[in-house]
Amino acid sequence: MSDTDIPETTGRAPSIRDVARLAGVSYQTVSRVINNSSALRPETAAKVRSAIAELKFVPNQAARALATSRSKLIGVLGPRTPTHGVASMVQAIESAARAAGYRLTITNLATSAPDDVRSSIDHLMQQSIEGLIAVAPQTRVVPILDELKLPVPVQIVASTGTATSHNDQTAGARAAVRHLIELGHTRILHIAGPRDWVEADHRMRGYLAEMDANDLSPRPPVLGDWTAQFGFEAGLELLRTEDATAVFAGNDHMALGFMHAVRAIGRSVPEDISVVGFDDVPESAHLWPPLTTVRQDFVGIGTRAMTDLLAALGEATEEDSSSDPAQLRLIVRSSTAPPSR
Amino acid sequence: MSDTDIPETTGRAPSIRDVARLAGVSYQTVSRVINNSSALRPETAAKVRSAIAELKFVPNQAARALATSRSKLIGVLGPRTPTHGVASMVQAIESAARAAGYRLTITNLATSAPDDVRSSIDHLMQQSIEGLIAVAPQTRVVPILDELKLPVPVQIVASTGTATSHNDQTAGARAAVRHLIELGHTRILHIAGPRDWVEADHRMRGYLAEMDANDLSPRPPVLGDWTAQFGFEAGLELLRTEDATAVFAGNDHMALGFMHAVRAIGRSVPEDISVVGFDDVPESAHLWPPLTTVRQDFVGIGTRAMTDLLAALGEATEEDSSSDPAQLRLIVRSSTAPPSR
DNA sequence: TATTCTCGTGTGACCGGTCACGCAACGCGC
DNA sequence: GCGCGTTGCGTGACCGGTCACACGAGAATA
Repeated sequence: MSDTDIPETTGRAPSIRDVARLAGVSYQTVSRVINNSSALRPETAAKVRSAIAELKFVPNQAARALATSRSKLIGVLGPRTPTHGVASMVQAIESAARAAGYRLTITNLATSAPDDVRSSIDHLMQQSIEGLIAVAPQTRVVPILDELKLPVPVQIVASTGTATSHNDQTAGARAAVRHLIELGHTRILHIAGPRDWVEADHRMRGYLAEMDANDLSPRPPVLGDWTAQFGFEAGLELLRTEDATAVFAGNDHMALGFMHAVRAIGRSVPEDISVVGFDDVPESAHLWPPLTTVRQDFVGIGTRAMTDLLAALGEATEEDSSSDPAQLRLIVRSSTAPPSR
Repeated sequence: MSDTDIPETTGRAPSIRDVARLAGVSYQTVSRVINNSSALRPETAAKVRSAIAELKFVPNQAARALATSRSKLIGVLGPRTPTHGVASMVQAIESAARAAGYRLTITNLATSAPDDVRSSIDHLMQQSIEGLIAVAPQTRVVPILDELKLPVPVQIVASTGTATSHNDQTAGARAAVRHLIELGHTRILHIAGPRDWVEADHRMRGYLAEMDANDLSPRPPVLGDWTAQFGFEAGLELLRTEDATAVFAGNDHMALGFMHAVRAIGRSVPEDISVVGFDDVPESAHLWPPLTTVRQDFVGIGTRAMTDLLAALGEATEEDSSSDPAQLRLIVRSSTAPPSR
């Protein structure tokens, strides 16, 4: 009795045939309407449309997917740690996907162990995704992806551009280091990201290459985990053992932790030591001191990845591929200054 | 010719009947194996399993969904801005969902305009989700969700617990303000989150209630947008016009921006003014000064939301609901001190 | 007026699973 | 020996769409 308050809870959801019956047409006609295909007489379409509205009919995607063997589903593989960059990119990917009529299914790596990666990809493939975007993946993910030879197009977004355009990542790192060198620093340390992250690797390469290009001897980079906590601890250690005037951190958070360490031992940034980060998270401009860093256009990168994937799926998107989101820009703020000694 | 390198690329994916044929059994038997249901003779099951492996057969979820009318899909509705908290919760939700055999589909609000909210929910419903989790939604989302009377269970996660347990959110804010009062502050400002966010509202209520309970007159809260940038600008303005000794910010990022403003005008935290944030993002411990804030267990909250949703779906999860993730904890660091005047 | 060509719409089969049965073979009690 | 319940597996229909094709009515053509 009390259940009758809600009207349409009668049995199952209305189907295309229910609509057809109400509109007095065949189910095929209804199908044509919901796909707004071929020439229908306007009044017929109107009849169907009003029947659809009356019944609150919603096409069943599973049935459609089954019949067409097109799932309109894109899988996203994310890292375990949801950083600002990853979250922004996923956001952008979602928007682009939805605009193109695709849905998104997401899964995150628990660890980067091969079995785990494979099981995550399986999880995605079982949903019969039509394309896969791996966001900021660990390096170990890439060979697994290759080896699997997935029957769908794959985009690997290593935080900047696709895997095929990651060179810019390195260039960004070089720009950061060059900035320090131009200020007069020679003893420059690098706190890198985790060993198995693609971007960490590229930034580290950038550091090494730029040092080398200027005949400076790089110190072996410290491998961190992207967190401020690590930056802090590594900072404490480095400041005790190393005699450097500048540090290039693999991301802003580690830079932030490092600056904390500098203060903790009674020294200051940039007077005693200069610090450069990477990413330009929105907070970096407001740190103390405001952080010199390398800006990435996360949204642009995410959108671009989706656009590329859609292209691989043969989906025509009127893209303004004019702007290349892979462009990184050095943002100079006050955490860097000429060395005092 | 060269195509024959890859063996099974022949036409479409293998179906249950292909497996049956190869294993010499009926398709129903294969179905039983992949659902490991009812009593099968072990050797029969083994035969089928090896056929499955040989064919690399993967059950078609669309077909299964169609036949069972169970999509095993959970929809997640996220805000436009991907904050640390939201990202963490979504991550946790995904893990819990996958563990329970559910998949996730995500969509983000472009704006909080009713039409936009409705269209996002439509987008989700069209995928015949079995449950919906709205993460950290704007207040306007809640009535729309109610009004829509969705035929699936809905969980609203307002950053702390479900909508029904948001009182703790207010309690957290009260604890933050009480801390300032106990230090001796009386002129305390509040930089709130956006007007239409559930959590912003609760934190503001907490501020007002605690001030009131201590016979202190609250200042009208400034409504921000959660960003450090806003905290900075609002800080510049407030420090010029107001004569306060402490500020309670609606989140850590705004607190961070505010501290920047304090320094920018040559004053310092906590000597001249104390600052409290909210969330305890991982960076907060490493800011200068380290930020006193209210810690939220984002992962716990996300997991809990999923557990509750699964319960509503009649899914038995052996949960240790003993720990209540909605517990907020004040973390006192050095951005707060007794007033100097 | 008969023929052909559209246009608009309907019919049957099918996508790949699941469900409700049906049925043979076997073990058991009497 | 018969009846009966299990166990183990197969058959047909169905979920809700789409596709290929058929078909009738009117317009265009002969």
